[in-house]
Amino acid sequence: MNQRFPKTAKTFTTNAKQLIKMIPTGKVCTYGIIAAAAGSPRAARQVAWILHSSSQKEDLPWHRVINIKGKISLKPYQGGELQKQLLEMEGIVFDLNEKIALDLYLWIPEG
DNA sequence: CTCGTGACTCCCG
DNA sequence: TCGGGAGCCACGA
Repeated sequence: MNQRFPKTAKTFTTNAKQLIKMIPTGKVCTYGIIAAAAGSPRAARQVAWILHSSSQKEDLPWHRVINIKGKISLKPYQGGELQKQLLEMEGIVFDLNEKIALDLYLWIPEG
């Protein structure tokens, strides 16, 4: 028990889940933003981990979470292709390089 | 508590 | 933007 913050552990996970659920249709968010908004700017990797754990049991829009570069980090055979299709169904357009224009689709919590 | 893991991000070049 | 390397942090066992 060496938490620097009085609000770690479940708080981070809970916040992350809430933030992800708050992402509107047709928008996307990055791991870093979710992590920062959840309370740990450096815990971007955990956001992905949470998605892994929670998306299987909860109805989180995990496909709306991508990396800071606007691309899907998941490998196609791992579900990246599914994610791309889900996003396209919501109206998100991919670049020729399968990249998303964050300028248009990036959504930031709290606003 | 300790250890391994990971859908990240930053820092060069 | 791309790549390789290093750092970070939370969760599960």
